[in-house]
Amino acid sequence: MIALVDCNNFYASCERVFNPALRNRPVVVLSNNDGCVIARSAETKALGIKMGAPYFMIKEQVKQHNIAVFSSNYTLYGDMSNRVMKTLAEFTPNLEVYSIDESFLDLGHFYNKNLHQYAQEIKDTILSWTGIPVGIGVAKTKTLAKIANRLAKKSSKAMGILVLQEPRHIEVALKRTAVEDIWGIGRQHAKLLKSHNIATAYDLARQSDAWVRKNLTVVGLRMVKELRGEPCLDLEKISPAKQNICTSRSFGRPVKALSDLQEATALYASKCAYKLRKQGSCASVVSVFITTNSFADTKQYYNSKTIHIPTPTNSDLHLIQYANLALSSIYEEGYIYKKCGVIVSDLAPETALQLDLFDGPETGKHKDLMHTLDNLNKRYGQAIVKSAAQGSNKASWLLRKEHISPCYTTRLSDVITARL
DNA sequence: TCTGGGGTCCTAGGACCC
DNA sequence: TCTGGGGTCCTAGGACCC
Repeated sequence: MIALVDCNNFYASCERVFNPALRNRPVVVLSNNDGCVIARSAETKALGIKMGAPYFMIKEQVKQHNIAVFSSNYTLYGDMSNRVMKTLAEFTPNLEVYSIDESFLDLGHFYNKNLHQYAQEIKDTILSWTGIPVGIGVAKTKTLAKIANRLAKKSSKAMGILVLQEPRHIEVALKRTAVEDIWGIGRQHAKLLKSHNIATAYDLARQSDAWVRKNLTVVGLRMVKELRGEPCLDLEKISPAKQNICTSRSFGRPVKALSDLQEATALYASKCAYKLRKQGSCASVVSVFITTNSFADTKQYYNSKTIHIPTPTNSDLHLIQYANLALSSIYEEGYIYKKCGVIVSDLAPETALQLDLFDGPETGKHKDLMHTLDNLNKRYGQAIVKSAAQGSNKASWLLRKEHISPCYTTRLSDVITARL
């Protein structure tokens, strides 16, 4: 049996843990740049505020209902996530951390009747050790565990825990799950299924393999088999290295000048380099994209450029250099830019590098330099040492974060950086 | 004034090989 | 009258996830 443990309203719950005055107050957490709603407490949901709603369009309700508003604070949420996952790991070593607020746990060796009780123990422990409320769904496959988890949260009787084991219980659960609420069915497939009069998970599970394969590809077929109780998706205990890494942001204000874009590109390139070093990879391809604001009624422009790097690298300095080369080939004057980003791909382990015959001696030195830089930044706070190309911490194009909470759980230097 | 930021996998079609 | 049969690799685009 597999359990899916999912934190309730995760970001909103994190803000609440350290601020008891928020207990019964509606809370929202905003996306980067304070753009739109990405987490809501139960009270906020009850007020009818939708996921993804632009902040500027709900300001009236915020005032009216005294909603507590927070900019996203990923340092805090990341740390709280680690605490939750570490607590879960006490219950079984066989777990897959699926996202910042979800884990699959292998409960294979537990006896049937104790499953509900065991799930209750997990739920209580997470709450008392971390302050985060969770919901737990237990079933034979990941897809069914997802369904159980969703119903556990919806039903007041379930109190956040649902074990799907008896065939008749599974049948009821499938009949109560609309196709668009199945894990793996998005907007397009939901539309297609409905046009064929397939409305619930129960209906879908009864379609023929051939029909599912043809209309939903092999991915859909695996999912349908899981609905029928046949496990097709393994627990991924070790997360595989990423194949692409992207760092992109919207700007805090409209940007016209090449020099601002250069600073932003350098900053994102260095973030990509850091992420590469963290997973022990080097990249041999770097892409840069820039775009205007598609919501604005102004001249639109989007372009991207991909550059192949002669020797795979994870050095800030190399990536900044190539990223800016790419940027200068696509920059056009006269547009108002909203966002840019850097993507590195064609990743390989840094231990298996193919060196370029014509590399100078400085290539090896980059490794030591970056190692030192990472150590300094770890010790004294983010980006205490960096390439001058990245500009200042006070650049006017940086993200807006007007409602940021303190980083309650992490170092002082992070608090300073977050405020900057 | 104001609308996020990351990822993965699959398929179809074209270019190329023998 | 008639124009083979098999592969691989790459890319763009579309679907999905949190």
